[in-house]
Amino acid sequence: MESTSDTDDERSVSRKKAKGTTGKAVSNSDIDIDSFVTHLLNSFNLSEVDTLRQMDSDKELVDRVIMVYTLLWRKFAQLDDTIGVISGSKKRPDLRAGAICRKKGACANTKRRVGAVPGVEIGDIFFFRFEMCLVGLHTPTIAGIDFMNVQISGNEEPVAVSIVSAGLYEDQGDDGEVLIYSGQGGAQRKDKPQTDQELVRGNLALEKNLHKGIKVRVIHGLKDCQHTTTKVYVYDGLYTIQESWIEKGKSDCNVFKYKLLRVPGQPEGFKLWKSIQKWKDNRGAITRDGVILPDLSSGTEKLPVCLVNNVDDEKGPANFTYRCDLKYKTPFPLTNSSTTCTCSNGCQAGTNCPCIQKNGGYAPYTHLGVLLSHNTLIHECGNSCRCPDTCRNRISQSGLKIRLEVFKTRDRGWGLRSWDPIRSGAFICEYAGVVVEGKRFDSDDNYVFDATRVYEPIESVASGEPPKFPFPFVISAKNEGNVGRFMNHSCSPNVYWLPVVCEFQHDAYFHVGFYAIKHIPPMQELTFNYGRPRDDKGGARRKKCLCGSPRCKGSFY
DNA sequence: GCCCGATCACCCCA
DNA sequence: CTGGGGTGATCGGG
Repeated sequence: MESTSDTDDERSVSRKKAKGTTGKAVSNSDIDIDSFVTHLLNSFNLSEVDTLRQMDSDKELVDRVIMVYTLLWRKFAQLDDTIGVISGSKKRPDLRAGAICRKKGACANTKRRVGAVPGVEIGDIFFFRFEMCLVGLHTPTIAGIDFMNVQISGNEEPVAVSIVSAGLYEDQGDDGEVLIYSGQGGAQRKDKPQTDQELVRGNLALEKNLHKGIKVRVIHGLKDCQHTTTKVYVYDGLYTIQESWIEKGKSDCNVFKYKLLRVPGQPEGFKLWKSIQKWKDNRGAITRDGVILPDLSSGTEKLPVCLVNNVDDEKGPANFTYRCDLKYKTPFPLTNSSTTCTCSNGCQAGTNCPCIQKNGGYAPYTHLGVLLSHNTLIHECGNSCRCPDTCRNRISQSGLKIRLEVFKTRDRGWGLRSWDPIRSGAFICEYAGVVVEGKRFDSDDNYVFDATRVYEPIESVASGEPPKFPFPFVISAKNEGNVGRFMNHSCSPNVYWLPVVCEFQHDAYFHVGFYAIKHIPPMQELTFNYGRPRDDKGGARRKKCLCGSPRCKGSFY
């Protein structure tokens, strides 16, 4: 049974709930980038230069710049995915989003500088070169060496401020302390004959750093282990240049080599990634202290979920059984039977696939499972849909893609964090458990997810879509649940949730999907805002908030 | 001088 | 294996 009707808003429960956020036909008015950009900048306090900015810490400014960039990228990628021809786009959402951010002043640290960059911390990650440009970490969009001219004893001399080590030049000895870096130039392209590198530009600058003892920022570029098509950049702090020499490369041409040493006493950065790789190679347990279980899910999840405690003697969550799905006693009835698609190659944006139409004509995710949608409800394909399990519209239902671990925090019980870097917008996990009817709260309301709570995700504010919550259901994960139940509250969260609905026969099944608000480096705790019920102040359930954020509201429940 | 943006190479996947 | 999509350890123009 297939319906391509997209105008009948009375069709189903889910559609009524989603009215106003989905079901719009794609039209030219959706391509009003200017108003979208203006709204975005206003939402993130980036439209008025300097005055508003000074209210925030450097870290918050940098965060907001990346979030605006990400949301713009998402908008362009979504349009390209759907109606690239109509918008007359040249593709390259990364460059277009970056150009707009730069033009509109949604950037930070625009003056080049030697040493640390305010608001950028060691271990911070980036998924596009342009992101590092916008926050002033590394200015050129392609080149590996960033340098500036400075006055040194009366002379203007070039000095390198940062380098990107992307593993393209066969660097060795990269163990997190020592880095061998090759100079630039000499026709690295394979179509042209190689020539000698010259002591100019970046190469000359690095030579000056060596002689003057000036430190340089180092960024490691790596393959993203989940999505091998993309790269992750990790900021690893300051290095000194110990020595330089000339080697003979291919075609017997001169290549400059620089040996860099990481400045001691800095927080752990790239070295952590090496450790995590070892944990993966050794299946978790052996090389690491505090591991209680290599897999809390006992094989029910697609990826193991490590359980660790480096804080006290507690051996794990009590009275708890792992389940990776959401148990429904009674789903929500649809007034009409569900629509199902027949997309044998997976659902595509811009087609009349009914599942795409329910998402406003757009595909809600990229091929990599990164959120494209700005809506406050995601329609995923259901059990009767003919599309394969690998369909782009089955992201939240296809299980864990990220290596998560449950760990004991110092003061907030158990918590959740990731071994893998998480890109902004990426699906993280579902909130599994048992859908509870009747009473809103358990006697012990820990591990209850209340989807009736008023919730204003930063993304929906920024997109101009007013929050369309609540959805009337409550999930208890007190006795049965998945990793989602371990995520703690924060007033400055790095994760938010969206309702996800799947239709099957005459029913709608709502789920809660967790997505990254920003890029999240490995081992940083995952947190979301627990929200607040509309009409009550929490009473005895109110708890002191220990999130530590400068924006902390003091309590939550 | 330095800020910007287009090039086609290169990588991965279908 | 080949083509297409997507991004980049330039480089030259304004």
